[in-house]
Amino acid sequence: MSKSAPLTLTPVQTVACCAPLSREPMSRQQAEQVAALLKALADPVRLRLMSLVASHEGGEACVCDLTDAFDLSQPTISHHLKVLHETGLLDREKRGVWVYYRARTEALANLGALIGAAAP
Amino acid sequence: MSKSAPLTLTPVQTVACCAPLSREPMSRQQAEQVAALLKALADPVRLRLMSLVASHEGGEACVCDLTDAFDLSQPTISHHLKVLHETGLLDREKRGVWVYYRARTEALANLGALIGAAAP
DNA sequence: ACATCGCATAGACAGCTGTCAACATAGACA
DNA sequence: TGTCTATGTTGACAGCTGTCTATGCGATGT
Repeated sequence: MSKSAPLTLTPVQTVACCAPLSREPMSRQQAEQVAALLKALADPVRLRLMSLVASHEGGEACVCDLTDAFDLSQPTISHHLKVLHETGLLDREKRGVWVYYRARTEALANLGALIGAAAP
Repeated sequence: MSKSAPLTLTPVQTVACCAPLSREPMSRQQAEQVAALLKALADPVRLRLMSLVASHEGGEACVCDLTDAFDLSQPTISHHLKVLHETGLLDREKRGVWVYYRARTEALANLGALIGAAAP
């Protein structure tokens, strides 16, 4: 509740423990954090990227597995992955030549609960 | 699974019965529909509007209840409500002079489940 | 009839966003 | 060393988006 929160928190962390959307009016700050998360997810390419990574065996996928699924240039895919990573929805790990992305399922679970949980 | 789905379906309806994001890779069409929904929700003002309406007593609120909560012009609020209504997240009903909006909680529940449900 | 109120629409405009081509980087291998 | 492969970065640009002012339109009240 400080006047200006430190920017070291990713949107994902801020959403971790919020009352569901339908229970009480969201604060402005909370709305901005959640909106940032949703904005990262609100793109067809990024949604499919998240889905591809999350449903991939082992829960992770390297970029080479992903680019083939789209008719887009590699830099564009890289850009979208960066967006998802910066918001905290994807984890990055470089192993040898390849970079592996892993979905943060708790983040998705928290976000889903915040949106979908019914009012008591 | 038809080649081109009829456009009479709102995004909300299309999302009603989808496998969760983490279970299997989303199709392009599904991704576009879900992204449209998320895009409608991925704005701080619209998020707060949804939250205000959903958590309001009776599950509905008239526009006059909403405009006061923002430092925005009335047309801007009207615009955001229209976006939420057109995607199927809000229902509209005119009663006398006032217009009441009601949150479609099943739509929110479906969307939340699609995002947050863990892989089996 | 006239003014007022509640809400929507139209048009304009700055700022953001998705995409690409070109380039950069870093490791593997010959 | 040089080259190839996998990925990220930069800069540019068209298209979208959130906001405003001005206006419209129906219902209510005087």
